[in-house]
Order: sequence, then structure tokens, then C-alpha cells
Amino acid sequence: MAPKIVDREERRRALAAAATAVFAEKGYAGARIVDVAERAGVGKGTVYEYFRSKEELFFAVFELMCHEEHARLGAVVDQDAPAVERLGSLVRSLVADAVDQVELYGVTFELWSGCSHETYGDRLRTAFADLYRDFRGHLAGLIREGQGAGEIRAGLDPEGLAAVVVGAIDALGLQYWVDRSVDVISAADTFVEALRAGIAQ
Amino acid sequence: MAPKIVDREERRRALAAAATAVFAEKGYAGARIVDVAERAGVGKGTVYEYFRSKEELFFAVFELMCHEEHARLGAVVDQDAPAVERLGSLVRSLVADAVDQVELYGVTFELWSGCSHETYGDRLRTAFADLYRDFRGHLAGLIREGQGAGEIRAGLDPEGLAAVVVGAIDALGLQYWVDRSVDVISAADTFVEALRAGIAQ
Amino acid sequence: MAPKIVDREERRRALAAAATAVFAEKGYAGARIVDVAERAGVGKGTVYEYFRSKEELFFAVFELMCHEEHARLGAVVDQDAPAVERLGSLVRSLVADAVDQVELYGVTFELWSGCSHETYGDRLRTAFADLYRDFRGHLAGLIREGQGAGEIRAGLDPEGLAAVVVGAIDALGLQYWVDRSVDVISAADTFVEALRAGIAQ
Amino acid sequence: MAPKIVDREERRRALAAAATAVFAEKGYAGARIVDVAERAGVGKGTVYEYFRSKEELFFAVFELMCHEEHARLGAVVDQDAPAVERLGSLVRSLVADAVDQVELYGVTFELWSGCSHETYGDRLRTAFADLYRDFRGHLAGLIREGQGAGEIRAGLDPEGLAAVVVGAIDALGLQYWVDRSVDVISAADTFVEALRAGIAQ
DNA sequence: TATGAATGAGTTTTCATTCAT
DNA sequence: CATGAATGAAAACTCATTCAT
Repeated sequence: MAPKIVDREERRRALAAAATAVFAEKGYAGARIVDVAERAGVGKGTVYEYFRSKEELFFAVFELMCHEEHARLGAVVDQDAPAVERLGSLVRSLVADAVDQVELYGVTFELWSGCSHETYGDRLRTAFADLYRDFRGHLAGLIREGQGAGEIRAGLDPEGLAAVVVGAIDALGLQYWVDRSVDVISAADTFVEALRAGIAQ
Repeated sequence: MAPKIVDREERRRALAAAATAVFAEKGYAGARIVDVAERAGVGKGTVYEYFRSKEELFFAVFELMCHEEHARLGAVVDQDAPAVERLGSLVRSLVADAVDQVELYGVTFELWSGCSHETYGDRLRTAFADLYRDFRGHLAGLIREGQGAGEIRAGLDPEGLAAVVVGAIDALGLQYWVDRSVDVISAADTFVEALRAGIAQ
Repeated sequence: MAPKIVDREERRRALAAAATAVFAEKGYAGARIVDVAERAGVGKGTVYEYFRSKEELFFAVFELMCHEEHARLGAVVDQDAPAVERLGSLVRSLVADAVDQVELYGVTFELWSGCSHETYGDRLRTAFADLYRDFRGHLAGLIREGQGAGEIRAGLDPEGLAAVVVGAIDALGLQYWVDRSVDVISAADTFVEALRAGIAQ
Repeated sequence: MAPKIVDREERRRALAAAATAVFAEKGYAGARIVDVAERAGVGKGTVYEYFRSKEELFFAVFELMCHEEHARLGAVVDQDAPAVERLGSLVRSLVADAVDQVELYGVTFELWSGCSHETYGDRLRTAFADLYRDFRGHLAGLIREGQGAGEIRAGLDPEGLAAVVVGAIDALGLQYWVDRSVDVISAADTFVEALRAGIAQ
């Protein structure tokens, strides 16, 4: 009459977290469901109690990562400082995060790559497009704010500039992924400095 | 008396090209050797006459792509124009290439992702590190040239700036991959403009 | 002081009935214990409170069906009419029942098929042999009765004839199962007519 | 240029034959693809070179059985003798076959049962309906022939009678399947005798 | 040299059954 | 008693690779 009480939502999250780690380590194809189960300390079958298939687990990982990325972004944007300042600290902070979490880049690449997948590509592409649009939107807002306050040259296209900034962050992370000896932290500083000079009134 | 040597080399390239297309479409894990063979119009066994394994085919694809990327890069760098000018046209030209060949990004992601693979990750990472180092080297050279000629501010770190430029190109390509409606061509223009202003003397 | 004993028995029957429906729909192998539980409106674990295993549930279904079949048979045999008459109405009535309950034939096939099963085949075969022996016995009795009363030719082997009659009923049901457009009701009439003429004195 | 030459059609047949034996022994659900492969003396993967799935193998078995049944039927119908005579020898011969091949009845039941299967039921039902229609057609033809020759009473419905004969054959086989001690051969004789008397002019 | 038939290691997935609540 | 969360044995199926022709 009173079956075992389990916070299924919490359990799902924990499994997705375990999956994230395993996918990061071995890649989607290389990861076996048993690996995920073992990492989470449960039996193979339990994974299937929470996710219909390996693919669904993949999406759960994606959603988890998006959620955390979002949280990180929000923390920086909502500060109280001049727009240009916030733009700079956002770049620095996100690049620092990228360095801290390099291992996750492997999953990210697989997710990007998955965008061309016949069966679930659309779903992924849409989600990514939304994520990036949102990201660029935040940045463009910051830039417009800066233009309004006279800190940033009015002639620059906020959307285009936002795309560049987003891109630079991703790409510095990528370069670090490929070669841990690249000093992307100071590359970020250089970028911020050049950016500041380039966009300043 | 070494007949058909040329044919053999040509066949290898053709197979690698077929593999590139298939990997781009289905990803490394999703691609079957038969798919590659069919795409190339040969029998399954023939692929193994030219490549020891699927993994080796993956590397051949990588080398083919590197080769072509290198050719594209060289064409722009060796022009005769002010350094800042060449930097700008390089960015624009490479972003345009990225748009033209979006489908190939899928393989690129797979390759980046492969960097963390237990068995062949090192080999891939080294190759990528070299490629990017080389790429950044070219750009840093260009930047130093510009600093020598007084076109570019002396205070900026050429290596760091080069990393940012390389990154921006990759990342604009990525954004286009995810969302074909993003106008990365004009984002590239904005970037070039901001860059010019930011780094100018 | 044995409370709820009746309830328990009733519940078992209800579960067996649910299982009959599910087995009929998906076959023994295709039916999941959860399906049965859901159909009966109880939890998965509850099924195991009443049946030791899926196999036992299968037998319970068999027994339930036997019980009902027996009841149907008895109702016809115990009538008060000439033997040949009762034989005819028995055939007609059982064929009519078969048409009414076609869906159940699916389980019947599974049960017949189960007779060759390594672990429980013997048990099933024995049960079926008994059932059919009993059935043939009733009919043979009827036939002998008819022979005694001079309605039926004495030369015919009662057991053999009974086997044919039993068979014809099953088989008309089968043909209807396979093809609902076959008019087995009138086929039964034809059979009865031919039978009457064939066995009449 | 000249790969191993194999008669794929012949190989398929051999695999289907092996599958028939295994299905007969363990039932569809109980049979493992490895069992079939082993019985045929090939590797697990080879089965999949010839059949897309276990289900397709099931159908191949069905077709093989139909084909052989058809051959058996044809052999008897095309004889040269009075219609009633041929009808009788047909029944005796098919019942004798049923006794010889009892083990196959298990598969037959599974096939009949499969008719209600959601995904492939239609395909099976259609095939069976055709098979039986054809069977009844042959018999009805024989009966009409007999009526034309004045051997059989004109009042009897040929189609209905054919259904009964078909049914009787199936059902005698079934009773033998369930209980090997039932003497279906002499039951067949009794049936033929009663039939002859019942339908004779 | 080219081919495709054969193979089996390795994965995903299902589901009967157990058992803590 | 009832429940459903957890489990792992077992099976279908895929595909890189080998090798006889």
C-alpha cells in the first residue's frame, strides 16, 4: 500500500549527471549503458526505468548542460556595472569556466555533430539555435545598453558583435581542448582589451 | 616497373573523400564501412585493401581535410597587401568557406570529439595542436608584420590575438552550422571592423 | 477466522481472467506481467501474491477455460432428446460458441503449442489429453446410446466417430479464426446433416 | 573480381529448414537465433545475411511449410479415380502425413496464434485464408465432380462440406498432437466411411 | 587485386522476479 | 496485503574484419 518512496526527479538528474561524466570520458558511442549504471551505482535495468533509450539519455545530458550553462550566464549578466565592463567579465568568466570543464567539450562536440543526425538532428538543432539565440540576445542587449550609455560606438551592429563574442568564447574553449598548453585565459584578456578598444566610443 | 602506383594513390584519395561524405552525414560511429564502400562504388573488402581499419580511414579523412584547409589558408596569406588588410580578407574568406562547406563541420566535430578518445585521442590531439599552432603562427606573423609596419598597436600580444581570430572563424562557422539563418558573413564583417579599430595604432 | 478467503479466491479468478484477455491479445510470450496487472487494475507485484510465476498464471488461464468449456458441454449433453438429436445440437451449439468467442482461440493455440514445451509441456499435454478423452467419452457415450436405441448403425466405431466430431468442431472454429468470412455456422449444419445420414441406421 | 559463389536461394531454404526444426522443438519464443544458426552449422551473423529479423525467418518457415503442404495436396487430388474415392484417400493420406510430422504442429499453432498479432497478424491471416480457401476450393471441386457423376447427393453444399473435411483433417492431427495414444488413423477411416455413407446418392 | 560471404564480439534493450516500504 | 523500484539474465541484432575465390 505504501511502496518505496523515491524522488524520481532527483534520481533522473543523478543518472543524467553520471551519464554526462561517462559520455565526456568515452564519447556517446563508446559509452555503454552499463558504464552509466555503474557510475551511478545502480543496476543496468534501473537506467531504463528513467530513460527510454540511450538516445533519450543523451538528450537529458544535453538539457542538464544547457541548464547549467544558462545559470552561469545569468550570474554574470545580472551584475551591476558599466555594460562594457560586464561584457568583459562575462567573456573572462565563461572562458575560465570552459577551462575548468574542458572534459565536457567532448560531449558538446558530439552534440553539435548530432545536429546533422537524420532522426534527432532537428530536435538538437532547434535546441541549440534557441540556446545561441538566447545567448546572443543577452549580449546584444548588453551592447545596446552600452551604446545607449554612450560607452560603445553607435555604428556597430549589436547582433553581429554578439555573434562574434559568443564565437570567441566557444572557440577559445575549443583551442584549449585541443591543446592544453594554449594560454586561453590571457588570450581572453587580449580579446577583451581589443574589443574594448575596438568598440569604445 | 611499378604499375598503377598512381591509380592506387588516386583510389585512396577517392575512398577518403567518400568516407568524408559518409562521416559528415552519419558521424564516425554511425558510418558503416559498407556505406563508404557503396559511396565509392567499390566492394566492402576493397576498402580494407587501402586502409588497415576504420580508424585509419578516419585519419585519412582528417589528413585530407587538413590538406585542403592548408591550401585555402596559404592562398590568402601570401597575398600582397597591408597586414591588417590581409588579416581582414583572411577572416572573411575563411568564414565564406565555412558557409560553403557547412556539411563538413559534422566531421570536424567528430574529429575534435575524437581528441578525448582513449586509444587514438593523442594522435588526433597532436595533429590538431600542430594544425592550430601553425594557423596561429601564420596569423601571429601577420600581426607582428603589421606591428613592425606601425599599422597595429605594439602593446597587443600577437599570439593571444591570433588565438582569438582563429577562434572567431571556427565559432562563426559553428553558429552557422547550428542555425543556417544566422548571417555569419556580416558578423564576420562586424568582427573585422571591430578588430581593425581595436588593434589599430 | 479466515477472513477474506472468498475475496482471495475471487481476486485470483479476476487475475486469471485478465491474463486470458492479455494472452489472447499478445500471446503468452508477448504478454508482460505488467500488462496483466494493468488490465486487472492492480500493481505488478500483486500478481505475484496470487501466482508463483508467469507459468502458473498460464495454467490458471487454462483451468479457467477448461472449466467454462466443461460447463458449456454439460449443458448440452444432459438434455432430454434422441441421441442423434443431441449430437447435432451439441455440434451446432459449440460451433456457435466458438464464433462468439473467437478471440479466445488465440490462447487456445498458445496452449496447444505449449504442449511441446520442454519444461511444462507434459503437464499441459496430460491436461489436454484428459480434457479431450473426457469430451470424446461423452460423445462416444451418446453414440453408443444411439446405437443401443437403434438410431445409429452398429458397425461404426464410437470412439473413432467421437474423435471426428470433436475434431470437426475445433477445426470449424479454427477456420473462422483465420477467415471471419467463412460461414462456419452453415458448415456445421452441413456437417450435422451429412453425419446424420452417414451414421443413421 | 570473382567472389565466393554461393547459391543464396538454396542457402536461404536450408536456413529456413533449420529454423523449422528449431521452432518445432522450442517454439518461436523459445528458439534463439543462435540455435537456428547452430542447427544449420553456420555462425549467428550468417542468419542475418539471409533474413532481416527473427520475424522474417518465421515467415520463411511459414512459406516453406505452405509450399510443402501444397505439394502434398496436389499429389493426391490429381489422381485418376472416382471423386468419392479420391476424397477418401485424400483424407487418409493427409492424416497419415499429420501423424508423420506431428512435431510441425507446434509451429502451426504458433502461426495460427500469430494471426492476432498486431503487427504481422494481417499478413499471416491473409496467407492462411488463401491457403484454406484454396484447399476448400480443391475439395469443393472434387465434391461437385462427384455430384455431376451422380456419386454424391446433389443436395449437399459443396463449400460447407469441404470446410468440414478440411476441418476434420486438421483436428485429427490436433488430437494426435495432444495425445499420441489416440488412433487417428482408424478415426480417419471411420470418418471416411461415415462420410461416404452420409454423402452417397 | 577485388569481392562479398561468413563470423562472433559486443551492445542495447526487455521483463520476470524480488523485496523494502 | 499491496506496491512499484531495482535488478540482471538473456536475447536480438549490428558491423568491423577476415579470407576463400
